[in-house]
Amino acid sequence: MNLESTTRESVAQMLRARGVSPTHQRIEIAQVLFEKRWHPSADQILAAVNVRYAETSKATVYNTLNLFLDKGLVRELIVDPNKVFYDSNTSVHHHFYDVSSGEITDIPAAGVRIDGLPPLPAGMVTAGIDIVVRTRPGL
Amino acid sequence: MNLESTTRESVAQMLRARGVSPTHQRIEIAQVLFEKRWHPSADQILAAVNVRYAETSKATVYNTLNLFLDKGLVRELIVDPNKVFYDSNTSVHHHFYDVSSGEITDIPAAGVRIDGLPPLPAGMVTAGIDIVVRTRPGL
DNA sequence: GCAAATATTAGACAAAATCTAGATGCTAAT
DNA sequence: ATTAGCATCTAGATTTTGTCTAATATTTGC
Repeated sequence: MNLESTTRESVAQMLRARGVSPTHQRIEIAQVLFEKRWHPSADQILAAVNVRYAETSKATVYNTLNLFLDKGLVRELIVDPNKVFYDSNTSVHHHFYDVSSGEITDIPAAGVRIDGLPPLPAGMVTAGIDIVVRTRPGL
Repeated sequence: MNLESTTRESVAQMLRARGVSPTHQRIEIAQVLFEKRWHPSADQILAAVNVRYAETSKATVYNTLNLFLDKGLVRELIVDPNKVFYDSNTSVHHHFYDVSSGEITDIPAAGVRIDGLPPLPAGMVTAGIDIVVRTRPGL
């Protein structure tokens, strides 16, 4: 996604382009998601949105994230047993996951190739391939 | 792991070999894990162990799974946002995950090759590489 | 502007996993 | 056999993540 120009207006347009009515709360959440490259969990987003005033509820954050997910604006990252992280970078890429600190780093898909996967089970279609390289601090 | 010979005795020996005292409950849980190739969640294991009599508590199942994890007897499978699945196949392999049904299928590592991964972040060591091929029923 | 449709909210609820403190069981030495 | 010491097990409370509900507020189309 475009990381420059995360003004309210440009974000609102991005939402409209995907058929999402740009309400105040949705714009706030989208700005938090897109303003920098990070992989926040739902409660990090909730906290970030309410830094100045408490103006967005937990329910809205979850509703909005699921809506964005549905519209392809963000991607779910299942790497931690406890919580889901959200990735505003929707282009194909993979991740390093530091097991000890919980830090997530992107691996650009360019150049990464997977060979030798067996055919899909009958009647199935690929919904996505995730590679997670789990790391820990070295010896 | 060896899928034949999951008698109480052989399982007890396997536990002892990893420095785990083979208690009644641990043997039951290990048998459930190893007797067939599946990817149960903690509560499926709890249910399976207590089919005949309720004799093992939730706390023990979680304690035991974390102990087995620590001793390298099972592997955690992080593919579902809601729960952790346990994989008694500890050899290197990957997974198909059917998003609609939740079904997990092994992909043997033999023949699968990943090329072009960038170097690890400084001071980091690989703890594991997971490939999850998410699938859904075809069009 | 106004009504209908959509979105937001606080707080209750649900499910997974962990924690706690007491009970139980196992081992070994007497 | 008895008992001390320790590891293990347990029920139930707690924590955390996420969803649901029913009432209120906002947006949108006209």
